[in-house]
Amino acid sequence: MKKNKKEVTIYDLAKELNYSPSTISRALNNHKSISKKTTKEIQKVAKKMGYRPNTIAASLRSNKTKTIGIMIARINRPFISSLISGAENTARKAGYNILISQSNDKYENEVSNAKALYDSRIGGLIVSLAMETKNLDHFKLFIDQNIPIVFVDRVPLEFNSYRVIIDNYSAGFRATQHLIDQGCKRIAHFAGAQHLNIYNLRKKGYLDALKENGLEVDEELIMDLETMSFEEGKEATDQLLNMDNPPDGIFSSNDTAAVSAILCAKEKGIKIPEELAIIGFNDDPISSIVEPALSTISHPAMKMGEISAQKILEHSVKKLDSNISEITMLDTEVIVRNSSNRQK
Amino acid sequence: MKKNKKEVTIYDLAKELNYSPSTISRALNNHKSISKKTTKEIQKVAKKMGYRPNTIAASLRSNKTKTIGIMIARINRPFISSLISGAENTARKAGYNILISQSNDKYENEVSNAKALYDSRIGGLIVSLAMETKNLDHFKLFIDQNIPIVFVDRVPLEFNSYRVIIDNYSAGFRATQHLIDQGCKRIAHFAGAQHLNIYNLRKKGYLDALKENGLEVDEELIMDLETMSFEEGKEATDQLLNMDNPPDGIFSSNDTAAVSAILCAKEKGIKIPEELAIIGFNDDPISSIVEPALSTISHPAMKMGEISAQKILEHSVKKLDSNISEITMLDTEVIVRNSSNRQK
DNA sequence: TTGTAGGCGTTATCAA
DNA sequence: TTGATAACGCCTACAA
Repeated sequence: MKKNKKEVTIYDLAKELNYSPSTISRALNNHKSISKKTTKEIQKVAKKMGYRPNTIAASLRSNKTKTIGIMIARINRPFISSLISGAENTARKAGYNILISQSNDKYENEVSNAKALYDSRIGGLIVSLAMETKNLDHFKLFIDQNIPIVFVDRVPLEFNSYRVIIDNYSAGFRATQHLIDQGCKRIAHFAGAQHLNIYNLRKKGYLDALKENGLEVDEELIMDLETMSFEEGKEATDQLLNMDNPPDGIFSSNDTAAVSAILCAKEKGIKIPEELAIIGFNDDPISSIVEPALSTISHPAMKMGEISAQKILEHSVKKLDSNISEITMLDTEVIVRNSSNRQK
Repeated sequence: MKKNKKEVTIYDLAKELNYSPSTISRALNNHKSISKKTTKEIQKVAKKMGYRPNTIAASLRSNKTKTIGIMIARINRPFISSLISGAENTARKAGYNILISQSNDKYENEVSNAKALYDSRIGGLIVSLAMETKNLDHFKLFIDQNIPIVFVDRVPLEFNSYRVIIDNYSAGFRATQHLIDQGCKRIAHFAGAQHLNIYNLRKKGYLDALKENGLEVDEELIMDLETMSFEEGKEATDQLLNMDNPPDGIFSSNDTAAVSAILCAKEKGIKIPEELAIIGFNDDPISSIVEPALSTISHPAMKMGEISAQKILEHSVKKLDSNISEITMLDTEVIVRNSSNRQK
């Protein structure tokens, strides 16, 4: 096997330049105690000799890394990949790396991923919880070491940490109100797993909007979908449309199931939005492509990622205590498209 | 500020158990020279005392990390996020972490990201090149240190490394052949940036399919789209359909532009697939939602990620020389949907 | 099977 | 402004 080219260290630079390693180190870090001239000279030679800092060694010394860990359920979802993209851009600008891990919505994976990220001595953690997660003990390790945690989107109810969320209650309320404004009287709801408060709050918003408008809540119209998948959306729609008194509107907690509802209803010859108005949640790319285009709630996914990373960067700079509790709530927007627009 | 809880080291375990640190180290790594009994005892106490290995220290010592770096243009694209997802799952199972970086298709970012990942002493690198990248010098650093590089999808023509790709030529040929089989005589092509061989080869396949079937190549039907965006797709379609002798088929090098073409043609009252048959590339989620559903070429994105990670893991185990050249070519599939199916 | 000792590359402290 | 030294936690060659 070929022998690796020996890497240049500050010792090599010290020998070359007749300075001590400490002077080299300081110059490379732009320490103010070193003269401008010396600093310049050292940096020039460092570049010429192809010196690359060993961040591992620096991390060992300082016991922290310029790395942010991200734990999410799955990367290949439009909302999540945009969120990561935002976080990466922000972190990168500040010289931070991004370490990612997927739980695939399994609690067990989340726990072991947390350990793996902890062992990598990340400087901060961004988390969107796995569907299964109810216990949060695996995050205590980080708190003990004063490593900031930012929960985003799927956040726990109680845990001292940063939280970056949208107002799911309000979004659910406004989505439902929108359908009511279009004349819907019997509005169904595709509700996700209720132990996740993103879904729980959307449902609460739905219920309150009905009540506030004097509409009856019919439990039969509330469909509990475990994973909010395309298939579950189809099943639920089938069931709803086979009722003696079918709904005239559906508020789905995600776009996947909502699109599925559109396709299913169309197949049955039901007119959208005249007979059935539909609104989803997330503003995934498919929502503007399906026909009729799906009304939905738009999330600022990329921005949520940026803010999450920003929180960690600030925390590190200010050396704050990780036992903090701060909530950042972002605005959502009701996007009205043809699946619910009866005013045309 | 709260003081961090002191972390448990192998020295603490050594003191607690009256063993030397080396014995502790060996036991934790399941070294065979330590007796089963001792190993078990040490691991039990380590767990009880909340010991977490410091991978930073281990990395400094061994001069390598269990981390795979990934460089891509943007995370929030269906193909890319699936590729990363596959790589992450495979890496995680082997105890490796994934570090990601986006170039946003800028050469400059790719260069600085390469340095950042190098400085993190990654154990291997997975790269899909930025649109702008033509020079590859920034990857030499890795070769010098015998760090394996796997280029995936957008790969360079010449560079000793692993390459994981699909047969773009064949896919382009078959997509075009499919349109010809449907009776198309004048087939347009949405060609991406030609210095990227994924696009270059798709175009070659298109050209050869035409020739092999005795169809004339009309340069006017070959649209050069810089970024293959939705907007560019619309413009190109507009232009094509305004011709005196418009095409009766379009092979687009991606789904985004193809979907755009469908929407644009429909708006003009053109019947798809009867008057205009369309096939895309990638099998993005939108392709099965648009109406009529888009025929396309499916990529095994997740699998490409898995294989890429696998290559790096194997390379590390076998301690191979990074100055290697190995190409893995994966199958693609022509997915026929209504946008091109005239046989119904 | 277990222990001793040195070093991975950097940086903070103290001294000059 | 610069230099000497120790320490971060782990691993491994060598010794016992």
